[in-house]
Amino acid sequence: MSVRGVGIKDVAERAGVSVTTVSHVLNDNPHARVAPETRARVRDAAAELGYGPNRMAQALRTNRSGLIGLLSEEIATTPHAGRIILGAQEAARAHDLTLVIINAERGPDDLAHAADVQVLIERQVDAVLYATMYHRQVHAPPNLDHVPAVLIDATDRAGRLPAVVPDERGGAVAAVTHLVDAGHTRIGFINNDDDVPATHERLAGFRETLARHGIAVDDDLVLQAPSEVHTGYELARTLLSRPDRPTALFCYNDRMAMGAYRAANELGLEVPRDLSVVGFDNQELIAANLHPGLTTVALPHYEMGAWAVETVVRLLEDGDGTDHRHDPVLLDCPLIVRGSVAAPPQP
Amino acid sequence: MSVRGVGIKDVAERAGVSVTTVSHVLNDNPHARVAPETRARVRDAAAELGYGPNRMAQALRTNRSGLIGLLSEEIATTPHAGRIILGAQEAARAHDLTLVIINAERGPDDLAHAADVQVLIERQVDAVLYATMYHRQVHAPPNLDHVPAVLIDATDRAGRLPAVVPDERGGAVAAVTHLVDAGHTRIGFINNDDDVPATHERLAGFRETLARHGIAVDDDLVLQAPSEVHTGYELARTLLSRPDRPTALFCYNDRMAMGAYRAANELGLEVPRDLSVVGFDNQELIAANLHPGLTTVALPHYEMGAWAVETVVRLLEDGDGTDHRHDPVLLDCPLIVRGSVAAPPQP
DNA sequence: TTGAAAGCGCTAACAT
DNA sequence: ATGTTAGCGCTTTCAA
Repeated sequence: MSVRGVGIKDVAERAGVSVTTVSHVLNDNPHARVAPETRARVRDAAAELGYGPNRMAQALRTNRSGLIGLLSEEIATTPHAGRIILGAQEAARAHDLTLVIINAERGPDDLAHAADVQVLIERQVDAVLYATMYHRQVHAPPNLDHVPAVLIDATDRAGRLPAVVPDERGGAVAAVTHLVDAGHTRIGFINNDDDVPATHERLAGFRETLARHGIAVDDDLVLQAPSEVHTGYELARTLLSRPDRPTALFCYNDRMAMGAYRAANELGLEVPRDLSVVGFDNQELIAANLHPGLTTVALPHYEMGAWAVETVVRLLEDGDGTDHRHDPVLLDCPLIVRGSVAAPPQP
Repeated sequence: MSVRGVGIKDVAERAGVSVTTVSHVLNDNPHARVAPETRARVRDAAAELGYGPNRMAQALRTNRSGLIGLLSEEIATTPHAGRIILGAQEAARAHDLTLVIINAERGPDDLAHAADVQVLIERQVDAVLYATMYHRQVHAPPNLDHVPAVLIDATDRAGRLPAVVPDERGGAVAAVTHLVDAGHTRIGFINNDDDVPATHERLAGFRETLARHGIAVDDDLVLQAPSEVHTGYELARTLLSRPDRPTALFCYNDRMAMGAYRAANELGLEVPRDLSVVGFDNQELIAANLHPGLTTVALPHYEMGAWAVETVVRLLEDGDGTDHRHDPVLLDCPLIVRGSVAAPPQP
């Protein structure tokens, strides 16, 4: 029996047909011709009984559980995972799929996640989504080969799995263009120093934009350090203490921007009157609550989650479920304008 | 077949026994006496084959899906949901249960969630966890009566469902006691003005603690407004502009505390030298990144998530799955000491 | 246009 | 101590 004890048999009985017929009409089976009138009778009976199929029985029979596994690192540490989950959940629901979630400790070794993948596989998930905490390259667990899978916010070093990541460079271009459009020509970049895609791509976007506008890149204005609030503070102090200080700062993330705010404040510089700042990440808690609100670049976490389930749905529908060698898909990082950018101060 | 096509039959064949025996030993069925030697043979065969049971088949047969549904409001808006999910997920995993998540829009009407609950029920979840975005009283959807259910961060107005909520009052007591212990006697309270449990309970904890230490409550020092950064700023300015300004501020949440920091800064007051501040919520992004770090009270989201699954597990094991009329369980809100509290300045 | 029946992989009476 | 077997609720040939 399914919900509240009503099964397909009850519907059949009530409609005066066989379970076969009920199954056919409720699943819109294209192979079966059922008289419109019978069809209606079945539908009514099902509705009256509040019938819903037992998904476990369906799954057993069809070998499709309707479950999508989402393996996410460090679900609770950042709000990012929440947005991925939300995007995936809503897309899943639209396809009558259910999301099952499992948290993976971020260990020294990507392979450690193989056990987590296994748990999902044993649960008979139809596909697995593998989401990392921040954009990076991974060695996908080998057992991901046995099931349709897509990477979220990560690319597979071996290039076997479909993957979706943020367009870091495009986001940086948007940020810096915004600054240039406001009239800035001396723009500092407070970058991360990890060897991750975001570090390199955002720097590339920074350089590219300046070059495109004929602005020479002053390498003294590009500093890097681990991306924390206090390093953002320190780097900003360094930059802003220069006689030829930049009039704008592009920060690797909102946390570093938060540090930059404090540095400016201590130096008697008011944002955005004396200094323009743009961040990256759009962490609402920081960006919206800083004073003035921080103009920043949003990471497309929701969209990546949604894209991932759309992709596995496609994989599941056509093809054998295994997709062969894609380039990672880049999703837009839109600029979120708040109040931290203005024209540079008159000298 | 289950994982990679190996089924119980294969194990039976390989071990030279019947499927019954395999089932018995793999499930440690207490009713069945199996020779230790046979037992070992079965275990080995299963291991060699990499056998794992098909959970769908098991579910169909036992009428237990091993799925726990978590219905969470606004998964992505706060980091809180993430911690609930994590707590629930880890507890679930410890019991070999899987968490399926669905996001519920927060509508005008709690009853709107009935449809979401229905989705979960149709998925044959063994129980549902219903988590709200912030501590409040709800009208639980009526279909929650048809399945073991527990409320997280919410209490049922009708009192039918087990519920777990933070000990708001205890948290406030811890916060204010910390301030009093540091030597403060003029303590301001910047409160929320919503009619929610946290507002009332934290105020009660504030009053209770002062009373316990023989400190008269100056009602002029208790202000309320919607709990936002800018109202925190405004209320703090008001309080700190008084000639007999408080030497410490207890803030309804970290966001308001963030506003208080700015007010202090503008007034030339240094935290904690001139002003001590304690917040509530322990939103890492804010509390850990403010300068100095904000001493605050943590909400037990992880613990509530874990408690909820432990509770449904108990409900599922003994009893018919329906539990009758409990008082909500209160979970501890521990004080997180950072750097925003010191002794009051010498006059 | 509809129905009978086999069987998905597993558990649990009931036999032996 | 171990095996036989009847389903769990559903989909899907195949037959009528």
